[in-house]
Amino acid sequence: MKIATYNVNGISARLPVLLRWLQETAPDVVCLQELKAPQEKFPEQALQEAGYDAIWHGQKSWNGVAILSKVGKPEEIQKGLPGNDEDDQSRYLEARVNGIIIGCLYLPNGNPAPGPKFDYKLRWMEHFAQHAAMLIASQEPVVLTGDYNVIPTELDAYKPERWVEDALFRPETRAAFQELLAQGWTDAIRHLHPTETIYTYFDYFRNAFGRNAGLRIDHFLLSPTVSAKLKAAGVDRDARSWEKTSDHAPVWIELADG
DNA sequence: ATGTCCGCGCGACGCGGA
Repeated sequence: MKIATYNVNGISARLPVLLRWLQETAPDVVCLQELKAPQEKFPEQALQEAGYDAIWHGQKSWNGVAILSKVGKPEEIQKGLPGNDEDDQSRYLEARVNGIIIGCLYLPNGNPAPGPKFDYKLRWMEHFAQHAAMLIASQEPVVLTGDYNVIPTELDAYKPERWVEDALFRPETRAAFQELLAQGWTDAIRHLHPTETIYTYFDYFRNAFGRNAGLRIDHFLLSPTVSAKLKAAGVDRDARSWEKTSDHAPVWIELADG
């Protein structure tokens, strides 16, 4: 089974690119982030015609997450993180698909840092870690994937020295991510490619993609039983080169059947 | 510091967010 994550940066503007990518790569399950569309503007019919059932949590202007599947309609478990009811931003959606719990997240960017947006990011990470701990303890097969807005290590940034003050790479952010991993999660891309330079995001400025000036901020965290089935993981860099594309590239994992 | 793209509220482009 192939599972992918893709920050589309606006699903309305990105629909042709999204449909082309689905057609060419045929993932079984897809987590989308940054829909930037209200609930009623989600292109449910176009995705249905492409072969995907979907659930989504939209929001006007910003944020928004969705889970697509062509192996049975996602059974929604929850919208938003438990115990975070005061959070009105659409950043988390969880469903059971084909026997696996899929958590789709769009973690806050947090810039400028320090400041209230960075405080919100760290609070969100705390709530997320609490939920992740519960999921690990459940011993269910779980995949937590999406745009984490976290550069885990210096290997994951083109020029890490330029990012040390940034919310994506500040010590507090990196420490929170490492604490999360320490619960027992496997960073799928890094597990299979421990020393390789791999980026998932390239900003629109200064020909960042052409210069391979990127960041690795879209991640797959796998619970132990899922990690044991991990066969392959990668980035669809080609999609980042297309016209009218997102600033993120899709990321995917392949799991053994059974 | 720069730069670009998306959605919004407009009813042309500037602004917030990333």
